[in-house]
Amino acid sequence: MIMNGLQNISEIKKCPVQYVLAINDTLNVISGKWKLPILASILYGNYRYKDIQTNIDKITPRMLSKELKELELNGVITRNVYDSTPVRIEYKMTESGKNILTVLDVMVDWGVSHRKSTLKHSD
Amino acid sequence: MIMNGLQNISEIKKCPVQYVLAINDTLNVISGKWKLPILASILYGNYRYKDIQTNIDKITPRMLSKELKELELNGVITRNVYDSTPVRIEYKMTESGKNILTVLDVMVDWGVSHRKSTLKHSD
DNA sequence: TATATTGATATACTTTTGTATAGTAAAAAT
DNA sequence: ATTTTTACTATACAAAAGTATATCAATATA
Repeated sequence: MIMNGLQNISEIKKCPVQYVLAINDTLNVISGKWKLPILASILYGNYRYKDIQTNIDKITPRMLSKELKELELNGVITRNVYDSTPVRIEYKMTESGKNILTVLDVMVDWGVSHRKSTLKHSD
Repeated sequence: MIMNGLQNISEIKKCPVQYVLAINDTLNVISGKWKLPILASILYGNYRYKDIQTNIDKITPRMLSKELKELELNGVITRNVYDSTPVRIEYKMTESGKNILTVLDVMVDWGVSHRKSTLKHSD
């Protein structure tokens, strides 16, 4: 028996390295304690450092700086320095960053239906 | 100016607590170093502890046990004890677990298009 | 009877991630 | 002139996540 238990290998076999890299890219952008709150805050209209900090509340400046840098490095947000007086610095979503919402949408869908299917009313 | 910079608040305002919980559930299932490799391995047809361990190779038994327990607790896989001699133990995806593929699909999509848009040929 | 295999657990350690708290420079407001 | 605001950085520490290595009980195989 050469197929040892597998009914239809064609559906799961095709998973090139690029897909794994792509998934890891996506995970890097959204995992960690503060990434989603920060992205949500910016999407909500809080563009300035202080605004985001005030909006999220429990975040320390160290974490906020660290995460903003990483998000910028990953091409999800931009850091714009406006040379008005005083200097204004605004963080905004890139086009690609905005598209992460499509990922969050299906994550909500799966999460909700999974909660229903397991009927866990705890936590 | 009462809308302070926001063009269309209706699109982003609606984000109930349940959505946040749902996203966190989903993240818990797929984040961490070994979750996806383990799920992929089981989906690929490796149901037994040893099979998964051999398939993933660099994983330690401690991590494999820990993650399998967590995945079971989260309702993504089941642990089935078959009382043949010797005892066989098989880990399999739940129906809900199989559906996580829809999430991975859009994560691949976003990751690929994001890579294109930022043109990072490094790492 | 001795060795190998399966499905793990135990203990100690390192690395990564996040927290707590203080401080800073430049400009604005009082 | 002093205080406040903005946008951070620095240092030390705690907690979570992951690694390394050894061990184990039950059965199977040589």
